[in-house]
Amino acid sequence: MEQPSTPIDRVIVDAILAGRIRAGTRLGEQQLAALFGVSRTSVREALIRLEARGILQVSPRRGWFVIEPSLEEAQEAFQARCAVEMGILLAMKDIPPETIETLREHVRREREAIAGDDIGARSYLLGDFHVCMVEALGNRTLAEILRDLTARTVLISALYQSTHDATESCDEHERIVALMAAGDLAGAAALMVTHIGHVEAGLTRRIERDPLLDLRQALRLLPKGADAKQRP
Amino acid sequence: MEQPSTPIDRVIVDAILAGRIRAGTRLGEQQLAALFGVSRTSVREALIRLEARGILQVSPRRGWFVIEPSLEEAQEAFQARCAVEMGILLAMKDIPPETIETLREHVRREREAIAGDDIGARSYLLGDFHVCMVEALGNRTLAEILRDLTARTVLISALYQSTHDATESCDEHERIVALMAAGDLAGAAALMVTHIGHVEAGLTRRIERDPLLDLRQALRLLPKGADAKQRP
DNA sequence: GGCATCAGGCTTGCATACAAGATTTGGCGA
DNA sequence: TCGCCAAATCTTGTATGCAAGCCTGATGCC
Repeated sequence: MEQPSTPIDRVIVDAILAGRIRAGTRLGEQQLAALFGVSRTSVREALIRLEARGILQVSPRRGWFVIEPSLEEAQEAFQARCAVEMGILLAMKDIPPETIETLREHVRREREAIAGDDIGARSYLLGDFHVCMVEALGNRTLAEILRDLTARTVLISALYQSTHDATESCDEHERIVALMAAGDLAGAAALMVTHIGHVEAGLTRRIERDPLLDLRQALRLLPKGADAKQRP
Repeated sequence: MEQPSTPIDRVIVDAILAGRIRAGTRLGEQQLAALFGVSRTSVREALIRLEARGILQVSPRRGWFVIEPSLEEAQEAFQARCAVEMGILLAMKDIPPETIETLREHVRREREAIAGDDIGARSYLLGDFHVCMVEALGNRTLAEILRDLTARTVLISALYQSTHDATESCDEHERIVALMAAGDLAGAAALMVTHIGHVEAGLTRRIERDPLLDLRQALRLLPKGADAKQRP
């Protein structure tokens, strides 16, 4: 595949991966054109690309929106990730040593991000581990596919209330790398499936996004029924 | 994902899947615009989508071309297909009975196409079996991914000299379905990997596409070194 | 003859203009 | 005060125009 990916694409995808843009967000052509200082045409091309990658969807004459996966689509995305990652692990004969080192380094950065308080970097790195793994295993094609699937699962995670801890995920990543280093690919694959299952299981009930949230915050209003005394 | 996929996309992808368009073919914007009776803008959007799907690539100010996978990319594509299909089979708990029937019907159509002489339909159906399988297993997301990967491998197959017979492929499809029907998913997955391996192994040496082929045929000239007496 | 140079045509890249539809807003009447 | 209808506004969809770069072919020079 191709990397040139105009800046606009990257910026949007990165923002999604870091959790700065949530599912359902509207992305206006005019708006983005002004922000990037280009014409609507270029913006539109980027949006079309992202639509083809299953990250955005367009509602005719209404606007472009970040996808809001249904429960069914969410399950498909997780299953797809499971299949891809298990598949690549089982299909590998042996693992190049530098792959292990790359992944260990990645886990190290995850720990740093968790220790710090950059929620964006943390979210990004935890998702990127899987992309990184497949790429380090030598298959860029699958890595690209996984990147888009990851974007989808990140959006899903933000839609649901997650009980899965970042530290837990990081620990599991570390154990997966350890199994790979030991040459136990079947074990690594199995743990990977379990790991993704954990993340998926952590998504309990859907959070209905309050469409008035931004306005409410701007006006310093609390949702109906909230205790006013809780306000700082 | 979305199906609306403007006609232009579908027509081009179908043509590739049926082997009517080969790797390296140039697709001019103006040319397509005239053919479809729309402006360059719409054509361009379709081409951009196909580029994002890894089927086309654009050479700045030179034109749009159907991808010509390198040996490395070819291997990645086959490995990706292996991983995805093995992964989904191993991830399934049980197979809905109607899935089996759908696939049996598909194999039946493959046999018909092989008996007939519609090379395009034959090529299309043999590739579509895999997409069909994943979709019948209930994962449209993965099916979409697989469709694009299949397009890539079809292009690759046309670039290489294939020794793998259509009948052989169809037989293997039938055996895979039989294993699935028997509930032996691990066996089906293993056979699937073997099957894809067969197809990949069938691609022996690269056929260097002769850029002068059309002209040569028009002029009734033979490649240098060929025995002139062999000409019909 | 061989080679460098340059003009012309053809391609995509990008911006703009206008058309069509959806949404919101404002006004009117019951 | 509520409901309904129409205009105004804002959105994307599509076409067109011009700029910029690549390739071809001709020309002139060595």
